[in-house]
Amino acid sequence: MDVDLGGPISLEATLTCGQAFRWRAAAFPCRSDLLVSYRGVIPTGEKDGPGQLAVLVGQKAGVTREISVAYDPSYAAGLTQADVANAVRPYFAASDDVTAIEEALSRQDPVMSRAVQGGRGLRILQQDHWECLASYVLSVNNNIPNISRIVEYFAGCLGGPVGLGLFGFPSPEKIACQDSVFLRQSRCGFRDRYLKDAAERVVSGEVDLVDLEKMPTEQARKRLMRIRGVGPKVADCVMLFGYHRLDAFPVDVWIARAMSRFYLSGQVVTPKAAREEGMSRFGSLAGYAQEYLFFGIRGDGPAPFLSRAT
DNA sequence: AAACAGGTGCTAA
DNA sequence: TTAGCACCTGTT
Repeated sequence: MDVDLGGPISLEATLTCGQAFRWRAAAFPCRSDLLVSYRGVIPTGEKDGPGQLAVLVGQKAGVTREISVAYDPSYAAGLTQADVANAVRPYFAASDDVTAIEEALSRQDPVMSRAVQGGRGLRILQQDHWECLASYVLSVNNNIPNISRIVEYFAGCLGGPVGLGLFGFPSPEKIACQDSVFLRQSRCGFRDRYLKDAAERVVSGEVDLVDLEKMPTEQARKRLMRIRGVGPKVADCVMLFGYHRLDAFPVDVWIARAMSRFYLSGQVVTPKAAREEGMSRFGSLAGYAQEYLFFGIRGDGPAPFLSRAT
């Protein structure tokens, strides 16, 4: 099945830029024309079933407007093809006018123009609230391969099968009732109590993840920060990747460095200052600006132009 | 071997 | 408000 996203998408930029932790390169069966393809799990929105479905996504070239989608129908009981397409579209932010975003940010300044050029077709995903929160709690002072490993471990141990050999991410209820011995077996280290605290506060309703949808970004962010392990950076990531608040500007050490070097004449800057600078410069597109910068710096993309010295 | 990784909590000024 | 330090674990 093909799904039209209404504007450019690069699966590589979108799925390897580090915003989501469960996508892996995987061959698309019977379709050698799809040059790039990945396997992962998306939320389906269905109430009864697991609410998640493993899918293969692929495209013919680096940047296209359509993507191909495949899945195992036996794990999509009660879902028509149209239902799956209707789950894929919002996950890949079909309603974002990516062309307009790229153009607007390219006009912003020469550095951002270069960053956009290197990350054409990158989209901010709309991930599941809870999986996003849990993933970023696990990301604290951690590295990406390790985070992915831990997330996969929890899915494999506590999640149900969702097709293609993959498992769904376990609910907060499922995490909340695990003892500390079990959590430690995931090798998530000191983050075990963070994850537990997040699950408990979500289950108790102290942090109502659906409620946050209606709140202004700043207020929702403050609410998330009641969870241990959720500071400014994690809260901004959850707002951006789990709630699609494009005005959020998460600052990690890489972004802080980039903001200092390119926009603040190399001064040493606190994360707070870098965040304020980013938000005031890029406004309602701050989230996209941040991802273009991050993709450019990290060098996962075609040109790690921002990482070179001088 | 020692340092570092997509930060945060805690304590002290 | 902010600076300084410890922190699980895996890699290099």
